[in-house]
Amino acid sequence: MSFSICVAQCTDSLAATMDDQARIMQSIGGVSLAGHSVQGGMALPPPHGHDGTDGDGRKQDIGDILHQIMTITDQSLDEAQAKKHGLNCHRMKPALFSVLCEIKEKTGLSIRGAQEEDPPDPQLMRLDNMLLAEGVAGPEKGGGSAAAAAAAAASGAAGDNSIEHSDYRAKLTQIRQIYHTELEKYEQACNEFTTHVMNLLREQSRTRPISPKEIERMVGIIHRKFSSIQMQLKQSTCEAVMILRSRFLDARRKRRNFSKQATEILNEYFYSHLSNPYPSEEAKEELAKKCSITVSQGVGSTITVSQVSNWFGNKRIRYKKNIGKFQEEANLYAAKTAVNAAHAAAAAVQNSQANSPTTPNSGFQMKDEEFQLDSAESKNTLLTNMFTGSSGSFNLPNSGDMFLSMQSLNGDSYQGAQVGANVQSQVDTLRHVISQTAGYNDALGGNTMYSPHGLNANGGWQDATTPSSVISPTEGPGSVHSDTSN
DNA sequence: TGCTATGATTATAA
DNA sequence: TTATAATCATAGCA
Repeated sequence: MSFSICVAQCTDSLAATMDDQARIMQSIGGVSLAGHSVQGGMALPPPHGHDGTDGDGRKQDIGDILHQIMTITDQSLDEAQAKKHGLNCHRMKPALFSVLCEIKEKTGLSIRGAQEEDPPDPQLMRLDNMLLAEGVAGPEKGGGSAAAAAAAAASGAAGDNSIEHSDYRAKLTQIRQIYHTELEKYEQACNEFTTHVMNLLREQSRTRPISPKEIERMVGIIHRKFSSIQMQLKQSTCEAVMILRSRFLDARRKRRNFSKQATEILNEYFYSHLSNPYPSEEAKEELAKKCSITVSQGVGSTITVSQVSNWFGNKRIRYKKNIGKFQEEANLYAAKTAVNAAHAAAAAVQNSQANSPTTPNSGFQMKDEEFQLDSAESKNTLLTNMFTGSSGSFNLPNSGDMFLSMQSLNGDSYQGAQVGANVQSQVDTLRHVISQTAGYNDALGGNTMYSPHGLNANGGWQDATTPSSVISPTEGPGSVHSDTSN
């Protein structure tokens, strides 16, 4: 709202107030004073040269003065000035003035007194609180960083989010600046206008009864008018903040799918901890780190701990809702887990053989990249051969690389059902091999294949304990933490 | 363009 | 505080 509108509003109020005063004066001139009994019990002091008994003469005097006052506005400026001067010098003027002031106070204030002590506007309070909470009003603490931080924390702000966060803060700071500039303008205008009106009233008080209290009241009216304008400013500012916030949230809502590798890692963990798919904070961090590394190589973004939590939350609920749908996926990952564990075990066997002086290790020369197979059948055959010792010689990748190389086994041609059957036989073979390796007797256990055993009859997960580590079966002996070990 | 998958958000309960 | 359940909104695919 512009200053001119504000002035217009204030002028309207002023005019209304002046009308009131005129009406009061009319009533005073026409009724109250005419009968010499002034309301409120205030009697006129005896004018100079009168003994106080000449009632008709005094009435005439007062009537004359009032008439002159009332008609002063109808006269030309010069005429009015002359009249004004004459009135000011009239012998009864001070007495009349004080009486009129008192009457005005008693009538005007009694009517308006109650209105002046308005309770604080709840809407204004709401607006103030909101502006304070958003960091727009009050002392500057980073321009609503608290709100932004809270919003960002909810989404696990990092990477792209931090950019949006700073953008949000910058825009909020802009709003804050505009708000304060406007507020200052309004305050300045309010002060100017108040001074102007006060001067005007003081000037007018020479010719009409205006008491200091009335001036105060007028100032109060002006301030209220201006604060209503301020409320509009606050409302607009709040709206702007709300819009900014919603846009910020919309931006955060924009999602991007995780990379395939990241999803694989998360699924790997989920299905290997099917009886208790609740990663600990450390596990989440480790998973996030693992996924970040994988993703940053491909996409350039990172996955945060919160996103890992979101992922597991979504996964749990969706898995529970539709176990059948996830069966194939579960088989796939169970197979993968089994194969990875087998790799680890085989590596251990290899190491033990290599370390044994009676078992010479020769001919393990095949590189990881050479472990490329086209069909599930050949994979399984090779796996069988690998661990039964009939495949000839090739080296096994170390446990760290093993997982990546194993991912190639999850190609589209690698059907879950088939995997289920094939891998079970592999597992049996592996168990035999592994049983010969000290320390890994129960690395695979009996639950390698997927079954919806993770859920109990109540729909809850069987094992309530949170795994202490994220270490997956692909990482060797740590696989004892996995579901497959249960 | 419609459908499904999926990451994010919100309300609620424990 | 964390998990769940419902929901939203968008990506990706046929």
